[in-house]
Amino acid sequence: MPELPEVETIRRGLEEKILHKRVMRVVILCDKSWRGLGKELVEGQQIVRLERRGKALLMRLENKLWMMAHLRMTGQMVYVGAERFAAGHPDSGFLDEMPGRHTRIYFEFDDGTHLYFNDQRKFGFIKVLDELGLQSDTFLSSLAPEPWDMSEDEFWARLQRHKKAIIKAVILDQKMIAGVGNIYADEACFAAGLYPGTRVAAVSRETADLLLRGLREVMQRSIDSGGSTMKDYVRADGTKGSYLEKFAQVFRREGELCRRCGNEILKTRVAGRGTHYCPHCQPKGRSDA
DNA sequence: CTAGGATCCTGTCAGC
DNA sequence: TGCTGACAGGATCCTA
Repeated sequence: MPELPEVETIRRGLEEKILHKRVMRVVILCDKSWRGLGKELVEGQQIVRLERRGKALLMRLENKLWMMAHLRMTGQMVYVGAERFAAGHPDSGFLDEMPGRHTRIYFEFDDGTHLYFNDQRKFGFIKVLDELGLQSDTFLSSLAPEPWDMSEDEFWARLQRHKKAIIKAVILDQKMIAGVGNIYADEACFAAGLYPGTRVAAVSRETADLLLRGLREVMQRSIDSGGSTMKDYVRADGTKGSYLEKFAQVFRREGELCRRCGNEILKTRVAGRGTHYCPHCQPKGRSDA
């Protein structure tokens, strides 16, 4: 679930909260969630840098090791100190007592504050790597450039390698373009007036350009608004909410009306994923008409 | 090499 | 109420 904007939000939040703090203790509550080198190599080390590549968060330690966190579908990071900072998969873990029932790993810092890695479905993980391990990691080493680091020409050239595939499946492929997940795939297809189930061969150059620009736009907007953080998760009335409510044109809006043309937003299945679209703004079969 | 489907895991919700 | 199947903001592995 957490896509590029959510992970960037976490990176920025943690930069404020844990940069230069020393990890005193690592507690692993689920062995499956911890990969790579042992936790004893992390204990006693200061966090000296926070980076992001696609949906992966990278924490650099003073002993030159890296902790790579990937949140997959249901991962979230919750920092608890004087104030709380929570981002990632928006669920009650943002507010629960920590460690919570989905806490898989947590860190205690030298100032007594804590960082919790929660993950309901256990698909996510934290992996400790040395420089060589980072370079040879299969996910990181095959990761494509980010939308902002890819020209329209390169995006088009990459698309041409998958002419028979469905456009939505292609932009969800991290080897094709980094950071895109189900929300922003649907939102960018809407921005480009493209039906997500269209074959790449039927997508015009003009539409492909609109799609890439759409991806940059929806993701940048989400980053600017802070992704799905705790801040906008809890409304004044205590009910659940998220930035999706502010910006989504199609995602999880099935049954509601298109903000552009007034037709009903539909939900279907494309490339094995729930897919939302406006049948009028994103007509099937004439995507590049 | 690409394309598509199954799979990892837990929880929730709709439908009987 | 209790059960069952579908599905979920992801990526990988296996097969054709």
